[in-house]
Amino acid sequence: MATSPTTVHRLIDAYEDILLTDGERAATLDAIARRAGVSKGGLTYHFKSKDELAAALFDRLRTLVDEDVAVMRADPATAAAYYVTSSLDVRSPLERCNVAVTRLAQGSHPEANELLAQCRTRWFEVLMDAMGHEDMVHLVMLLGDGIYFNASLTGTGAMPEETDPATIDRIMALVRTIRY
Amino acid sequence: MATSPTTVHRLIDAYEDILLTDGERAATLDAIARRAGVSKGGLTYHFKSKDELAAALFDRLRTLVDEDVAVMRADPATAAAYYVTSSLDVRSPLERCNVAVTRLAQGSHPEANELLAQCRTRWFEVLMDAMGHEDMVHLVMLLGDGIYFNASLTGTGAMPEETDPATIDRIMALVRTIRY
DNA sequence: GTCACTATACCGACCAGTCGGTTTTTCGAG
DNA sequence: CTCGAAAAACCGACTGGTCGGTATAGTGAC
Repeated sequence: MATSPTTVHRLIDAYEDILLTDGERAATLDAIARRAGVSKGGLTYHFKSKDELAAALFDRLRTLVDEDVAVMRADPATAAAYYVTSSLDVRSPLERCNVAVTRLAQGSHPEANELLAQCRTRWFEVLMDAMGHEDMVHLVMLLGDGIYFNASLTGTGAMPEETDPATIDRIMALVRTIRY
Repeated sequence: MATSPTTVHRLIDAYEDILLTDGERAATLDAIARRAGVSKGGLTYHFKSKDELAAALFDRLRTLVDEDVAVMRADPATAAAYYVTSSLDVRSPLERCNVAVTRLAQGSHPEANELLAQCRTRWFEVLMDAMGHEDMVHLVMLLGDGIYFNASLTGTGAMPEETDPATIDRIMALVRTIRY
């Protein structure tokens, strides 16, 4: 890419942001350009179509998942706890991107669906290597998904009982008592 | 409502169906009418606006949750297992409606968000009465959400490792070993 | 006659993508 | 260093199409 990284980056940020807070429908080219502080023409200069923008978002997710998986591989002992608790941090680049792509997937975007499936497979593998017990991995991943699902709902509007870190810690303590 | 219940029912079914399989964007008035086997005029005869259709969908969810909560209250001992395993049945009227409303909520539909929050509060209360331990209730609800989240993704396209009932049973067996 | 529609046409708003034009940046020759 | 031209970055009006909603004439059943 010979283009200035800042504007391109800002455009993907804007797309991600609008998908997150207002959903797929609100993510129009005009709205994205406006949020990124450029004109529509400026947007289309960098991304010829909306699909290209989506592709860039997908690339971002791939990179972020690569990093995340590397972190988990570096310390297998805390991988499960890391996976679950990090699902809670809606403000992290990974979670933001993940939720954004999920919004596209739920708009029946085949490529988004496929990408999410790949990411989940990778997380499954690394957790499997770290824990060595398939059912426990499924349990941990379901917990992560549940937290993540809650967060993705709270992100859009108002939700009661927002799951807080302390509760997650206590839940993980309960999970650690499981003998397998 | 003095209108024929079957067509009205079919229209809500069609709306739900399209939301489920193709997302909010695809759920146009034309598409809904077509799937229900009526003309667009037929649709607008029963529902003056799209919001009215959504309101009918919300009413349906409220009714289904009422029934679900009643089932859980009838047998507190199995309430937790029931909650988790029933999340898996994407074909049940409740889960279908729940996913459909979630699609609307993720399009930042305030009313859908509020309704989902109310439903979650009700499930939380009934599980709390049945289990008596807040962290365990959270754990069970997170598992349910995780399953439900997975199902809602697999529903749209292709997803690997589709969580199967046998796995859920084994996971619930693990959960039951937790002493609290 | 009324109810429950069908069929069709239309309107205004909105949206993705195009295009001609303008500004800014880069860079090599003098 | 600086002038000028090309390339990159960006603007905004416009087009073709879609969607929500409205309107209206007509039809078959009760």
